[in-house]
Amino acid sequence: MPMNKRVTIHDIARIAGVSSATVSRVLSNSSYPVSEKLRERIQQLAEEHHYIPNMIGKQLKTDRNMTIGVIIPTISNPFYASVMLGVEEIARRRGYHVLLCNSLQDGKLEEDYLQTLFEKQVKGVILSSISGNSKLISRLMKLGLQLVVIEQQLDVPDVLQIEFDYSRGGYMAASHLIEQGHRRIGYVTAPLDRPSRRLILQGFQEALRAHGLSLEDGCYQVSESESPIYTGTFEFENGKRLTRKLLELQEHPTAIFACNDLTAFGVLHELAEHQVKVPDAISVMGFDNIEFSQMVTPPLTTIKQPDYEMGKMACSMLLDKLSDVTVDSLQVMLQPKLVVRESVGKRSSG
Amino acid sequence: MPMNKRVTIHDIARIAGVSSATVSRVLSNSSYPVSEKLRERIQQLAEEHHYIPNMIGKQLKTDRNMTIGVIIPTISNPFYASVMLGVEEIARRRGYHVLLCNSLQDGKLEEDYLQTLFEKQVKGVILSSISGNSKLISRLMKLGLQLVVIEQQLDVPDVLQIEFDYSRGGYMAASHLIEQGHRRIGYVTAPLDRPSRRLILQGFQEALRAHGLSLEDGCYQVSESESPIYTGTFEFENGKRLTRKLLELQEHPTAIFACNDLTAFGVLHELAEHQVKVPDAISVMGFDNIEFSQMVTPPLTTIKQPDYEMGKMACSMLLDKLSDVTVDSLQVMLQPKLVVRESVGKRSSG
DNA sequence: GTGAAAGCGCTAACAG
DNA sequence: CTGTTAGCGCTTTCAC
Repeated sequence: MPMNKRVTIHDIARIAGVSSATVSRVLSNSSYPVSEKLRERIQQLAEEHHYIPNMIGKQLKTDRNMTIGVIIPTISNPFYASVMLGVEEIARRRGYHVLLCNSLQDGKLEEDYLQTLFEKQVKGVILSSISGNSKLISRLMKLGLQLVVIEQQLDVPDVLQIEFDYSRGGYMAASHLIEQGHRRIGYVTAPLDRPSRRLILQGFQEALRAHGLSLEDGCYQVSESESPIYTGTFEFENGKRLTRKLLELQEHPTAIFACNDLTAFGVLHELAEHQVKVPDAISVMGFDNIEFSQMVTPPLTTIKQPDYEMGKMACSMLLDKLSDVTVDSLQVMLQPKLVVRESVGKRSSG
Repeated sequence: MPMNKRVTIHDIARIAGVSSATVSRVLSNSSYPVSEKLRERIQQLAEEHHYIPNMIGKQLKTDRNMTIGVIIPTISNPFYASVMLGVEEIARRRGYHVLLCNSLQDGKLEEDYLQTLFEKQVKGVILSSISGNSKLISRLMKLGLQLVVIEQQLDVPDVLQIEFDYSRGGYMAASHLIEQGHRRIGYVTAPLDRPSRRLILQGFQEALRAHGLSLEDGCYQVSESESPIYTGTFEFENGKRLTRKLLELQEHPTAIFACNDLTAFGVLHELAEHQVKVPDAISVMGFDNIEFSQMVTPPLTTIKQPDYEMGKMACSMLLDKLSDVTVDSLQVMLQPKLVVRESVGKRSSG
């Protein structure tokens, strides 16, 4: 395998009979003055010899790094896939690359990634935290790391946050179900180990209370396994399992709300297996509005969390901060939206 | 914002009263001999002062880079999300990071990424090519870049390939449908711009021919838009649109095969909208076996393409090659598997 | 306008 | 065993 030698600015300099400083100035688009004809000649030579800049050299010198990191639970969750797509869109436009790290809900892994990213001189990270180790985070931030957190709050000064009004989302979901005449409502959720999950439940219950209702006995179902090993189908299986429990109840709920769409798919699936018609017999509602929620039958009524936009926003804020653009505020709060499709039906009488 | 200075091996050296060479030797786990007590003292000091190695410095010196790149059409396709997860799993275990690049089916973007990855001194890339610009690729490979290609072949020496027997997969799909008594079969596909798509069709037709059948008039439906702008729902919408055409036929097919699961979801969805029962009236079959194919109703019968394993394999081969482990063969061919679920039914009489 | 030289953080001959 | 030195590819003062 004949491996060609890479050409550096010194090679170009030698060939052109100038100093490498000059070559650097033209090839790095420096604003420093270089005579027009020299500039052209160097550019020409660079082209001819297929000069490819070595960013490592540049980085070491300038201490600027054009890659950011993203740490999320798992890319196999379409919600995060969408966030990631938004992040990359902005990153690409601004000349950045993005390192993807799946923490698999493992706090240890998350910290390892944070550390190794920093070792690679990554200056900005977008994080959907699970461990929230604020000692490590604070230390790294003191050393210049910029952090934007999505999906939860982190009690560390200077972190940027893209927040989402989960509690309002939960409130909206319950309100919609109540409006459609439902009184006995089932609630199915993954473990409440993330603030977002707790907030949704909170908002949901608030809406019930406002209408003189509450989650009746057995209607609230939470996954028993505290820290699920993160397989791709955990949420789905969880939805199925908890729905089974709901169906064992003496009196079924007339509607079931799931903490996210993936879980709602499990609900839908289990109901279909039991020949329960949706929405005729039981209505189902999800949360997130991932792309697939429009693809299932019946199409899922859900609460939209703007995943793609969150990704774009997170990345914009991060890159602004990294380029010392003044960011107006450290927090942004995004709002939920009700997406009505066909999985929720009207219930005439209680 | 008080930004602490980062501590380098020289700082540690000064504090310990030794040379930075010695510090480097212990902190980089060099096999070079250093007396035990000196070693311990340096390690202690490094810990106390929160020494964090600067990989950029190391990289520049050693010309070894612990990050690889992955270029795929879009992470919003769960198939690629799964591949990515497999890649990262292996990468992480071996101390690598992975840069994710979504080419969005855009050949220009793909080349840009290849180039900029190389500028960042990335030595290995996993590629699901669309453009297949072999000039660029050859040039980069001559400069030492290692490439593993999935989902298609690339006519460039030394590229590693993870292949999949698409044509056999197509053959298996058709065979299954025929076995279940179907004779008039609809075929729905995205544009045949990728070899994989052409191979599936080829295998499918071969099986039909082997049974004295063929795709009848109007039963073969391919997306008109040659190069779809890659939105996340393209495949789904495509499945819907083409199914509508199939339903306009004088005589419906009794089964519909889709080139991938996403498209099959569109088929399922459109049929449901038209009150066509699956599989009673029409059977549906997909390709890929993405996780969601088990979540739709009815659960989708499909051909499994081992996405996660492909990712792991691709990454293993790549890292082996990068560490000069001798790779036994440049190609690996993976085999399809039939996954029977509930979307295909028996048809008693033709 | 252009060049010489120092140095980013690290490793690896080479000397001792 | 430990230290001195050079240099990876690049940018950036500082001279001229």
